[in-house]
Amino acid sequence: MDRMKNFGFLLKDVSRRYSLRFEQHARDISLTLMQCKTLVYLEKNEGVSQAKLAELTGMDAMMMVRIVDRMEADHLLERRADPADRRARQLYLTKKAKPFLEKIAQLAEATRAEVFAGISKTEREAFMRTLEQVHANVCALEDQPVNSNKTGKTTKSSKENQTPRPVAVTK
Amino acid sequence: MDRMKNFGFLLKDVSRRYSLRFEQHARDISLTLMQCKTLVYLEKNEGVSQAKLAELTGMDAMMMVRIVDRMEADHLLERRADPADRRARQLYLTKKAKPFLEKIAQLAEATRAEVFAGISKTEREAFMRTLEQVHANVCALEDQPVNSNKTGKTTKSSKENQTPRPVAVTK
DNA sequence: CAGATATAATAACAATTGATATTATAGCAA
DNA sequence: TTGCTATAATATCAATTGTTATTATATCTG
Repeated sequence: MDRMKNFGFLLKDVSRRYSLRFEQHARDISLTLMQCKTLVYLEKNEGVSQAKLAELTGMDAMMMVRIVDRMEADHLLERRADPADRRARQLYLTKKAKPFLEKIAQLAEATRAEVFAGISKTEREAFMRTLEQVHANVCALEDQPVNSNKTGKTTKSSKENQTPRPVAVTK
Repeated sequence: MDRMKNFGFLLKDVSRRYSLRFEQHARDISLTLMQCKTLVYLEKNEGVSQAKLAELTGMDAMMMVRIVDRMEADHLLERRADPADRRARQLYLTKKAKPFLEKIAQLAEATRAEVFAGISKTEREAFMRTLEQVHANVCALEDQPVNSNKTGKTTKSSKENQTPRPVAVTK
């Protein structure tokens, strides 16, 4: 059970290395992982707004602006005015983007193959199921308050604890 | 098998949210995840150099400098001269740090409990085993060249591919 | 031993990412 | 309609993280 202690570390490290490896594969296509993701999601949702695409891909609006800026400059997609909402822009793939999509699928597949080498289909399935469950759990915690002190121990003991310094609370 | 396509996304998102959740728990201790990790590893390795501790925790040297700077200022650890190597500094926990360690263990445990809610011990074990294996795989790939083109398809087709722009190759 | 190369810590700088403010427009509600 | 609040996109600024260079010292090799 002590094995669990590496959970956070392993997760992060695998994630980092996996992205790195993908981008290594994607070198000859000169796209980052996020750009690839953007293309992939856009293919199945042409005409969406940037906000919507950001949501789909799990990025924030600002990040999407930056990515779309770059990819529009590279002629991989284009912004068009939304006739129904003058604030919004509809996103569309360009012809140039199409061949990239196939390539991306291959790269993703190849990377996953490397990463799951020696792991049976059954194990992979089980792993993914648990990962999905964990994901659901951690999403559910999103804005749930922390209920500490199950042990009943008083932890914020006052004198000992003159709060070192405020910590950047992300988001 | 299509489920696998979410692997990268899920991994990253879980990792992000898990860290966030941990830090949410760690709010009343005002430490970041990395600071906590530093304390935990330092406890079991008092007297190590910064370089060594960086390696143990999976951070880079520069990151460790920053963290140690901050934590030394907060009197959670101290740097002492290494009598055997005048370049190096030996790291030690302060008395102030001790109570934090217990708290950290609790917080980590609590966070993992939340995250693995509803997942049996057997499943957790299996999950962790696969994760370890995946980690080993992805580490092994580290500096291995990409051998694309298993399919034999020519992908770098020349004219179509006027390399959009160089991409920042991380590391 | 002398010089070459490597390492520990850190500084200085660059790139990435995240948070906040701004502008235009939409949609609702009195 | 008139205002109030929300939303889309984006600019701006701040924090974080990554990269390269620097200094001192260690270690190796001829």
